[in-house]
Amino acid sequence: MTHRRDTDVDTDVDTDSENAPDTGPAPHAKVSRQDWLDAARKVLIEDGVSEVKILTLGRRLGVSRSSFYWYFISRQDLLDALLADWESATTAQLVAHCDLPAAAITQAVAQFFRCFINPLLFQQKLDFAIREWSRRDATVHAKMAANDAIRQAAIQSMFERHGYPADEADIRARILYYQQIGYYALDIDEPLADRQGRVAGYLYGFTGRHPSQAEVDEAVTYAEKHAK
Amino acid sequence: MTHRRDTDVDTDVDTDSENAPDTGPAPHAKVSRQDWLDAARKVLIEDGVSEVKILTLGRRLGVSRSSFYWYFISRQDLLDALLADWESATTAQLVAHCDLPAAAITQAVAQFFRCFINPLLFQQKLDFAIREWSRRDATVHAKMAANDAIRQAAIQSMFERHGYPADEADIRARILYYQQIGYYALDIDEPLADRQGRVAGYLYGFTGRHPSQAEVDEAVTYAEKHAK
DNA sequence: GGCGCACTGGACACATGTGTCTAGAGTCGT
DNA sequence: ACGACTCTAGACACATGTGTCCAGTGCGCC
Repeated sequence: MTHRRDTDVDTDVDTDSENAPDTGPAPHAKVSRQDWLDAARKVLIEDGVSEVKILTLGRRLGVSRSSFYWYFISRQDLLDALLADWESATTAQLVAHCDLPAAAITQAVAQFFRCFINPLLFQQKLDFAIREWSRRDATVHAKMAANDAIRQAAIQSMFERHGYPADEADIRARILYYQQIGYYALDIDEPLADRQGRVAGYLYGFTGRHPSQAEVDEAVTYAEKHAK
Repeated sequence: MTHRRDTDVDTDVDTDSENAPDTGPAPHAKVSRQDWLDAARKVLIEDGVSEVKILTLGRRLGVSRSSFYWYFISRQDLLDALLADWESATTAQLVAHCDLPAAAITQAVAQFFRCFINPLLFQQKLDFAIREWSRRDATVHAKMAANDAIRQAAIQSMFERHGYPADEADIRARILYYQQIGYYALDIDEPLADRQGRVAGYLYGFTGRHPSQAEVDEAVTYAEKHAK
């Protein structure tokens, strides 16, 4: 057979990572499957799915389009891979931060905020790009909705662990999660100092309880260190 | 001159509606400029700017592409017109609802909600489509940011009128506005009854004060009548 | 050293998009 | 009834995208 190695998802076991255990890429390969994926993810984040084009990716990688079809069956195949990558690496992080131990709800929420401050913890740009994509693709939409539900449940149980009744915890989870999405959707460009100055107010607004000075200070210094 | 009538926005007064007072379209016109605009807006809302294509709009209107260039100079000209339409018809509505008289902040917020429940008051789908567009177009982004600032200021002063100190009003305005945007961004499909059941909780969460039963009832019946 | 495999480039075929030019068809005023 | 004006169709030129076919090129391995 001429092109496209028969790597499909069915035959071998765990052909997961790009370094296939035995075969491996030939040393004279100009780009790898991973290179295509990384370039595609970057474009997806910056310009949206519709701009993920084999032609332009190839130009960017300095390689011809034909090479693409060695690694992927089609454009859709690439998009599927991007989606799988995203799904296996976002929600878990968010949930983990909700489950972190905390002395008070204000501290818990401050820890939750970290995901939206530190781009290393939670790839919000990628998450948002996929959310945008999900508005026009039913498959993506279904996966996104499932992930949203899981995240929201984790936030709700965070509130419940700190003594809120179930219905109030539900509402507060919705306000908190939707607001963070909304903040990002607005695509605001404001200096870090402004955001820091609002930490105490936000914590109070979201929980109905006043944070301790130590909690506020910790949140502020965390932002200083880890904000993009 | 061969094509494109010199109808630009400068000469006549109030050439608002499609029936221009003196000139008017020839009776054998198959479509009007307004038809193109309406079709384009529909596609913008449903599929995003990138899908606003003269070719497909023409097919949809049952008319050839060439006709388009009689009414518009280019695709960009059409997009500019869509943007102008949006700008002259959204923020004003939101601000007006913030300025409505109210006995308590809970009632005020309930009135504010109406914009996001009744699609006739505030075209949220259009607003969102343009927000999406704004992420990839600096001109649009600037206009969007200006509108967001105006809206947010109106919400903040709503809280201030009901006795909140300026900084708390600012935070609560941000939580409220961003959350509404976020809710929409999530593109959730939930039954009206679910949303209605959360009204009281939301009003409390956003204001920190418990709404009266009458306020909740009014909000619920309003949603029943005017939700999409 | 030569075979085979992994990978790449360039040409083709095709689809869909924009914008231009020109020949009209339909309607109105005189 | 005839020209002027408004509007439309269809052809051209061009750009950008996808996917396929086939001829290679450079390694590793017998």
